[in-house]
Amino acid sequence: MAEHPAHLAPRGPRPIARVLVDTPLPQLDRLFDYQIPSALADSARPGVRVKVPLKSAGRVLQGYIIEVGEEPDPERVLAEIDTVVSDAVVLPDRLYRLARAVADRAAGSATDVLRLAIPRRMVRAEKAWLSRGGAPEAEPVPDPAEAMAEFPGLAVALAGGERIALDAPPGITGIAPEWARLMAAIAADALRRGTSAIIAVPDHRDLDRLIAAFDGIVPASAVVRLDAEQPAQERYGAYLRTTGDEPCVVIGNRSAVYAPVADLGVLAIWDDGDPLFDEQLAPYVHTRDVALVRQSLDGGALVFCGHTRSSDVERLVAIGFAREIAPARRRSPRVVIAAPQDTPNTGRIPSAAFRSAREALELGPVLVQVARPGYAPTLVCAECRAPARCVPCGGPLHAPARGATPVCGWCARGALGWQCAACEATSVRLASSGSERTADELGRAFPGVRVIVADSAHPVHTIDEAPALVVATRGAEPVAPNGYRAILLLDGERMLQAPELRIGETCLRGWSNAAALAAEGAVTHLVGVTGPVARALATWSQPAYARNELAERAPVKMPPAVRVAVVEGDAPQVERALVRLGTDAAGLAADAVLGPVPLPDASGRKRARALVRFDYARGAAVAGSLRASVVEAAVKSRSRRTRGAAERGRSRTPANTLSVRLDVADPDL
DNA sequence: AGCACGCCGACT
DNA sequence: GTCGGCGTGCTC
Repeated sequence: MAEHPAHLAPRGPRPIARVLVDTPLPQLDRLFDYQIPSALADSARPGVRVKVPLKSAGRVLQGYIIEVGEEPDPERVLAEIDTVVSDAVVLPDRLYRLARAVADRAAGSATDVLRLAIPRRMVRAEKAWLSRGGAPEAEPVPDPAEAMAEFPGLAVALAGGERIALDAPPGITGIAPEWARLMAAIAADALRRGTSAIIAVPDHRDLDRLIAAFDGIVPASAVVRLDAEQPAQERYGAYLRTTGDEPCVVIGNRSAVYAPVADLGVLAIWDDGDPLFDEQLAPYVHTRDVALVRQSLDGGALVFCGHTRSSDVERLVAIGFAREIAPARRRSPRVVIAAPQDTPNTGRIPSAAFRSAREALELGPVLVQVARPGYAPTLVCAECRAPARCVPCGGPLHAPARGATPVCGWCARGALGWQCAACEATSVRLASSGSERTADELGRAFPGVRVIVADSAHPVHTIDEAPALVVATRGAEPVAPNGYRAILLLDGERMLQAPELRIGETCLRGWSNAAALAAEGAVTHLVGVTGPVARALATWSQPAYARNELAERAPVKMPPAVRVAVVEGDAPQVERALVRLGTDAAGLAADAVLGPVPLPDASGRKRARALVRFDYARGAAVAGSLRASVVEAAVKSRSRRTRGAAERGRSRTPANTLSVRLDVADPDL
């Protein structure tokens, strides 16, 4: 008889638990079977946290029981569950299935996804949850039909569990923007059907606006706030409540899409183009993609609502996967395109806009939106100032040194004999690096006026209705009660020059969101910008702009027309992954792979990065292949690990020698 | 990650 | 002839 370590012993038929172990190692991203000792027979239920030995007694890891069953093979050697951490069911099966599906889509680990979804355990909040009494009687929810009547077909589409691209109305009543009232009505509609709603917004300022709009529409007792800025106890308590059976309205930032409510009536994302929805932790899955996966698993309606439409959502509309719904009565802010040349003695503000602002300042606050300081210097066409792009692959050009031949950031080709795609000029120049403009400058233009500065360093949430010049960076605009009396959008030309794939979308989004803060009839001046983005803002036709964007991305194979994966790590590992991909994902286009390009190697090892462009139909094959490469690289990376242990104390090297990231929004890293 | 198993140089 | 090096593999 083979001998077994003390903690492993074959027994007869016995109850077992299948456990997901909480470890970052990709090769352990699967379920492990453990025997349930009789002492834990009652508490070892699916969804609870446990501690289990792995590979040896004494080494216990955290994990979750995913399911329980019986082991038929009496000879099979199994370890026992060490501890059931608590009785709280923190991982309902539906959340595990979501995490598994999201991880598979992104070539990542379910555990990594769950780390985003489940807050850290807080014992006090957990005890309070476990000893809670019966559910309080649900408050009546007013019928939101009137609020939704403005949107033909919305109520029916929500009840039918459709996917909806919803064009938000601009404007603001009191301190609640119209979009927030619309979201409140959608949440109320779900509650009235006895289901839960999740509303995800980019940041906590939007959250505050949403809460303000809930007044009189969604009962406060039904609202569960779930965001990263909450105290840990409160957050954990809120999370536990979303695991319960009572219908609720979960509002929060990007992790709210994971809230495991039992019966999801609607999942709504406000302003999905906001970069805050781009998850920065592995496996880097965008909130929009999580929402799509979740809706496919759990059903319910899915709503993408914004003043602008992201090219990604437009793609869903274009392929018939989502339906667009717009207000029957079109409302649009008054937008004036102001030429920059028309600036005789008012600095960077055109005279018409200057006059408009001065008059508006008699009535109330005026918003001045300025660029964020410090855009990185990049190369633009010397003639037409369009961002300089690599002719063969369309990547952004960078200047390695002053006067040196520009080099493509994607394919590393030198851009000798470059010619501008827009105007055929042959020389590039450094774009202005963005001098920091100050509120002082504007204060001097409007002497005697109160100036309020709002940026990410000095956030201002709300202001009063008294006259003031509010200077804000894009995205940091406070809400003015009943709207601004005039809005000036400055630095537009410079913002549009940023070398980002989605810069047009980004600018249109920022300007549209600002213009939506205007009072009824107030004018928004867009200064110094012409072209399609300016036209889209002036005509308030953001969906049409998104349509054009999407059409332009297809021929150059840019997201979201295709999906783009970044493969990065030890150069040989990257090569191996690309070879494997060639056999696993048959039919990838010949030009699917860009690179690999060598990366600046910090630790002496040769590192490289490649981009893989693939269509949506091949997503599963590509993700599966890349995942297999990641696992292989993690298992084979002996030398690095032992060396790391030898020189311990130094900066911690990344655990994996190969990392992949699917669905980068903009490959211009 | 940890930890065990396994096959080649200095040692009692 | 044995102790132990760390290369290789597995984790239920």
